[in-house]
Amino acid sequence: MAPAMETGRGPDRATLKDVAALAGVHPGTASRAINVDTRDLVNEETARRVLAAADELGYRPNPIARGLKTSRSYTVGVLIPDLTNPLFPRIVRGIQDKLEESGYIPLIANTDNDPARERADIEAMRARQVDGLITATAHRHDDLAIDGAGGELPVVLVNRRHEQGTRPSVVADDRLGVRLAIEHLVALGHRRIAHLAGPQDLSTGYLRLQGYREALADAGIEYDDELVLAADAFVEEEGQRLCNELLDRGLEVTAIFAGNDLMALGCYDAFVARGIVCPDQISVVGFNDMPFAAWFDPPLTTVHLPQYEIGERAAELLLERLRDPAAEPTQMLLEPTLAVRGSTAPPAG
Amino acid sequence: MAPAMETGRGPDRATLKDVAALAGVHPGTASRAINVDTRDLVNEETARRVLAAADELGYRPNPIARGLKTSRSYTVGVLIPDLTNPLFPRIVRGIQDKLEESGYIPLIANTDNDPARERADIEAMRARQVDGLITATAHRHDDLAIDGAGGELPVVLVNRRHEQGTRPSVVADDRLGVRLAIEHLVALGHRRIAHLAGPQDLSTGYLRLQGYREALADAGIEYDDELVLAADAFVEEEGQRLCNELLDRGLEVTAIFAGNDLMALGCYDAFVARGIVCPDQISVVGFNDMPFAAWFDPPLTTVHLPQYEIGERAAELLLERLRDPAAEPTQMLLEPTLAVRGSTAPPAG
DNA sequence: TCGCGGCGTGCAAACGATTGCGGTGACCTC
DNA sequence: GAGGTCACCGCAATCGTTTGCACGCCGCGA
Repeated sequence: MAPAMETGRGPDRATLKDVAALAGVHPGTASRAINVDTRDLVNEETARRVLAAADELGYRPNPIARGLKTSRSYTVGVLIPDLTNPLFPRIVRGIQDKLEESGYIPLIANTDNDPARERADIEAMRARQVDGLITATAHRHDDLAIDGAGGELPVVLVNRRHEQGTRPSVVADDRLGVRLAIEHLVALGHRRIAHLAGPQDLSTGYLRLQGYREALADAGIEYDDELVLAADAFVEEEGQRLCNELLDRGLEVTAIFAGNDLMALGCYDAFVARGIVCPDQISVVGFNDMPFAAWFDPPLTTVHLPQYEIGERAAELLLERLRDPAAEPTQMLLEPTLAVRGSTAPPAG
Repeated sequence: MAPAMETGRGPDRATLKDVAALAGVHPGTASRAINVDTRDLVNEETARRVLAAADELGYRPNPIARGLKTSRSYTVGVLIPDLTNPLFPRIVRGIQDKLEESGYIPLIANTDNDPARERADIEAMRARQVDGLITATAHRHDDLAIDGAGGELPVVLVNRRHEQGTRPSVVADDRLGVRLAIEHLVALGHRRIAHLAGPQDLSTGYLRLQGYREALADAGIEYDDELVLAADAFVEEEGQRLCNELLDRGLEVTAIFAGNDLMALGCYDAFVARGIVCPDQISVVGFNDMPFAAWFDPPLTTVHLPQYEIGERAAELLLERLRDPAAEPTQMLLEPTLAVRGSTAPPAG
């Protein structure tokens, strides 16, 4: 009978026991020597020997085993609405890179803004013992999963602030971003500025509309309800639909501030269909500065968000939280800038 | 002294032992009852009791503990060069969605096409006991990590075929894609078609150049070495650099076939700087059909790849492999199409 | 009546690490 | 020289599951 059942896979990985044997110490000691924050419990010389042995064997601790004991997985869940939305890859990249520095790795799930999916994703993540959660799902009224199912998990919010302020978060300053956009248009001479707002149940959609009203007021322009339409989703189709609706009203409008870049693109579509030339006849400003916005026709003037940095900061906040769960929940506000390109110009006439 | 050291987190999750106790059986038995493919080892009635108990306690197996023993994690590693490259989000999305159907979850890492990072990523993934790997890193000579460090891990290749054919893979038919592009240009009347090729050590860069030569030959056009330049990377800057270099040669060129969309965008930049109008004076075709290519200035004619489907298929292949590691390695070839837009027109004159 | 073949279960050893506790020396002090 | 301190390290339990093995029991055939 053959030995059979080679359970392990691959060229048997060195285990702590192997290292210990090679170094001539007990596995427990080896463990202490290898783990930096217990290293000073062992003799310096011994530690050196263990480290050398580990190095020689190419030892890599097994996070699974470690996790079983410590109930840590060195894994964090990242919830985003949709990876193919151009806003997210950079944020995610920022998260990944920062986590990686500390030996963590993200588990990424797309919720499609569907609460059911979101719940399922969170469940799958908890099952995998994620140590924390970063969520970029932007519902404004989040009685749903997150804080609840997140349970005792450290959570950091991205792209949306926790209204009670009890969770750490990192968001771009939407109000400021809007202000920059509006001020730019006003400086160009625009007074009739429409706003195609995002969904009002998403915090970004909501805040930008608020910002729009404020900025208008500060510029001494009266708010006109007729000039504001709210979308069902942050997508091109909605931008196009709303833009058409707006133009159909036959109002005098010289500029449009779109809820995000995708919606701005929808405006472009509407213009093309109607033979309207942007920016000659009408100006458009977007939001997010999605990749390649500079190559659009015309190049899109838009509010630039430090997306990568947003991701990095979020990861940092979470790591901090993991180290000290009792830390004060930091609310981080990142500053947007305005990328002025070809879709804005002084009003015609 | 207080009890101290509440090691577990949250409302102590029910463990197998709890379930067993409630059902009045041994943990081992409970394990068998709960795992579907050992369920028939235990009495039907007992199994029912165990399941009921598990249900009542809201028991969820701990994948970490399970993984420690079985060295399976229901997790697969996904290696891509860079998530912010617009080619990848859709592929990844396809992978995620398909994996999710089977209870798997992906671990995503960006290698930046850096072998060292790649190795580290693979190491991190193996450490986390991923059950398999999907890799979209496109090196042509892959004596590196993948198959090696992949060791005994099932691997499926995306976006690149294994030259020895010993690994399953799913790729778009690059040759066909190129053919479509060239035929389109030829049909428009172009004969002097340059190619700004991608890096020749990446399989996509290499294959597209091959396809270019073939398609040219089939169209009865002589291959001219002067019209071909190879990039160091698939990025705008390289496209721009090469395009400038090409134009500086002062050759008669009426169309450019770019290695991918990003490089095509680089051409746009070069044109703008030189006051060249596309497509009036020169036509450009890209490759990949990246998101929003239709909104570029001019809208980019490009080879469309079924990106989401590529991801799905890759996931399927891997799942298949996980079920039956001995299965024949399927090599899947997906058909591209040509998206004709505004960057191509008959040659001037 | 005895033996035997299953079935169903319990037992306990893994998996690879972490960690409280206790023990052994070396060194110091009185 | 006895006793105490302290640094260092080994021991073994533990985390939650899986799984080979053995055992008890029941029924059946001889």
